[in-house]
Amino acid sequence: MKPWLLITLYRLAEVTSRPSEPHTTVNIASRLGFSQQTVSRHLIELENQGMIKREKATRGETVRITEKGMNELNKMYHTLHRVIEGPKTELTLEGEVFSGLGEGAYYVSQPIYMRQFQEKLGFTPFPGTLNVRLSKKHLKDRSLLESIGYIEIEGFKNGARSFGAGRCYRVLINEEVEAFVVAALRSHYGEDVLEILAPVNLRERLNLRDGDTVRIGFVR
Amino acid sequence: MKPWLLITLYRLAEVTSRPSEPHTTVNIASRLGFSQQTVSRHLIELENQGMIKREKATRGETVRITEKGMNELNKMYHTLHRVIEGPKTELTLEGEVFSGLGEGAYYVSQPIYMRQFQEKLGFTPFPGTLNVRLSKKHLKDRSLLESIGYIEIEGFKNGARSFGAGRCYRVLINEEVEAFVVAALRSHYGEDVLEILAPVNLRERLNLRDGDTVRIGFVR
DNA sequence: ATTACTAGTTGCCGAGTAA
DNA sequence: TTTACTCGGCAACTAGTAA
Repeated sequence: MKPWLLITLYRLAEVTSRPSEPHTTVNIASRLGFSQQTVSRHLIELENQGMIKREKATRGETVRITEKGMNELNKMYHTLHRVIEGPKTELTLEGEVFSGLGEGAYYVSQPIYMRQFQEKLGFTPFPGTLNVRLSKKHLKDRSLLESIGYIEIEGFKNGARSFGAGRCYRVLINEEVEAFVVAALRSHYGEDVLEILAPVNLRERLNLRDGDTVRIGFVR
Repeated sequence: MKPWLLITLYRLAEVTSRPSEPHTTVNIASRLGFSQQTVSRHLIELENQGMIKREKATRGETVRITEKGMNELNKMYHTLHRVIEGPKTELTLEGEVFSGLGEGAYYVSQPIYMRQFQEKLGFTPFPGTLNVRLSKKHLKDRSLLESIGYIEIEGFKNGARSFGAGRCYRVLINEEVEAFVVAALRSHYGEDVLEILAPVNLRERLNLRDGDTVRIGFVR
């Protein structure tokens, strides 16, 4: 989404939160400090992208922010929340560290994944994942992930092999180290295993050995 | 502040919330989807405006958002909070309605004020103010207003007369009607009086008569 | 390596105006 | 009245490159 459209959507939210008066492009323009023409163009673009819904009224039109548009604002809100209030965990799962066969490292090291981690997560990950097997008590809570925000990592094909898409959940390990849970959409592990990606070697940083328990706090 | 700079500041907040790695313009650029040159320019502009502070590191540089920059983000955050969670009152004052001599209406009706109300508050106010005298119990709380956000209305000169600047606080009257408390910087009333501006006639809308008590909830 | 200047291009903004 | 198209101008972007 183009930056200035995001700003317009954000400022539009202020304006249209009072739906008592119908809006005109002139009206909105004067509040946003734009020309009528620019507002018209922005409204058209926002509507094309499904962010707002407009309906003609006798004078002017009503502007409603759609669910898709609200999602966009929600994202902004939660990002700001995290920045301003500090990361807060919403859901904590617990499990045991175990050693894999290095597949995690193999997948993570694929340059196309690496570039995405760098761009979308903001760091170059340590080339390997920490495997955690969820305790029975916490396993049933895995479904709660459905309601938690994630960052999408795209799949790709490299010659004959295809590498799947995945989701990265922002987490805090043992209330201390920022990391991401990487959930492949088709995992080579079962539902009870989470793979954790971090900018540092988590085993060293937290002094972990196989069988140790770690707490995985999911951040909004 | 220019819209695209605000977006850059906002997105920078995401990036720099992890100050473990020093940042490079190339790095930030790839995350924001800009070129290295554009990021360089934005960082320069943001620093000139006092929004961020940069320091050279061995490779790249550290970027810290200053208090002024955080204020900007805070504003965004609270606006989104209001839009998403709905208006929440932070402080409620109580007082009695009384009749003025119509000075409120005279001031409010000045076209230059009116245009500002329209643009900054988002509605054309009913041409008159509701006067409320705070009860003794609540009078001491008036100073709490210092910490609450407001919208600035500029003063102006109209020939010989000069009309002062003022502040508009977003309020909810009797938990029901959205309105603004207009606090002139030099008021013709004492500290115990608040003047309330709304898009509707509050006396009619809330069926108020002199001597009735109203609750004024200040919104974040 | 890094940041940032210069030059040229892209594309957003707004005046005029049609619908 | 209102919204939205055309088009000229200029602001912001990126490529190249210096420091």
